[in-house]
Amino acid sequence: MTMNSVLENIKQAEHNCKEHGVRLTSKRKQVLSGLLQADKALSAYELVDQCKDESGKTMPAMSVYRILDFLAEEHLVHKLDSNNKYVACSHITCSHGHEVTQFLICEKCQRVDEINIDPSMIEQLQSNVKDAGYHLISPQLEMKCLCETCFTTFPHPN
Amino acid sequence: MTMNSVLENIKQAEHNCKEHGVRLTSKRKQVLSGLLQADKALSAYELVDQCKDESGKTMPAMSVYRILDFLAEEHLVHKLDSNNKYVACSHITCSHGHEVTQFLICEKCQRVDEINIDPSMIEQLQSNVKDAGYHLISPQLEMKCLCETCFTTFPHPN
DNA sequence: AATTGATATGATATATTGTATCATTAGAAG
DNA sequence: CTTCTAATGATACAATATATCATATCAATT
Repeated sequence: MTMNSVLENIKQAEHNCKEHGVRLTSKRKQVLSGLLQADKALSAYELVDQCKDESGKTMPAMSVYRILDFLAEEHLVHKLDSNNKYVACSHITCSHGHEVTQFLICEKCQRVDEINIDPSMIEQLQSNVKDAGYHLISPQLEMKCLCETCFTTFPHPN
Repeated sequence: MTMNSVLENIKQAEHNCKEHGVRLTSKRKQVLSGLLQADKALSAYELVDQCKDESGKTMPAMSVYRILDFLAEEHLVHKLDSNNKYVACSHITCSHGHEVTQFLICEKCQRVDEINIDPSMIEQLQSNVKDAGYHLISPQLEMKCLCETCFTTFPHPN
């Protein structure tokens, strides 16, 4: 992501936080900015390294985890369970609801696309859940993929 | 799951393995049986404990991980990324393909239901992936839920 | 500006999950 | 029975994550 886009995202994030009565501190900006620049999913410890590289100062892992939790609550980043990594929300600058989200995750390069799901499909998924006697609490679909580049570059199964 | 059902599953698993030219050893049976009896998702280390409780002998964590990998390759267990736990496949005794599988996971009690997805929905998911320029390599949908019991028993968000 | 209370961050320890590697044992095949 | 391979054990360690207590920062009020 270009530096301009990063700044635009940060600005919007700041605005969103203000609206929610919470603060986007400089450390939080630093972590979010790191994720936005990376343009892929990073682990908490990769973010520790990146913060060190960018600022020269060591950010404790504990702080990174706390900040990631905060950013996730603000819907500014998402945690991907598939690979225990974190990715910036790709809808910060567009006004967006937070319905069921579908992530396409490249297993090789950690590139992530966050795509929309057809509302009728969401309904069907929801009704499957309900029919089975469950209550959905975190609707996040993660699909383990290869992106086009990695698919053509690397040998792959089948 | 009743002891009878467990045994029936083990028997079928043994048969499947034989067909694939691999061995369902006694340790592997022990781990699979542990998962079948538990009737919920367990972590690798919970399985270590359970094996200790059942047999008195300590099974090294390393062995449990290897065995879980083996069982997963044989489609006898599934790894749930959502919570880093493992669950017995609920379709061992029915002849089953391994298309897209949908798991409903109770975040409180780790109960898991493995339900079928409508083929048309699978197609649509697949085509979403393809349209975004990705290649699906592991189609497993995990939905974080509360089961009916936990939903009514515990206070819940919203 | 100083006080205070709440929020955020640092520091440290430790828990949890998972892998690498080399040694040993058990099974199957001749 | 030997021999080869697959499976398991033992040990060390890496990677991910949380608990807890101390300190610093911010912001509202005096």
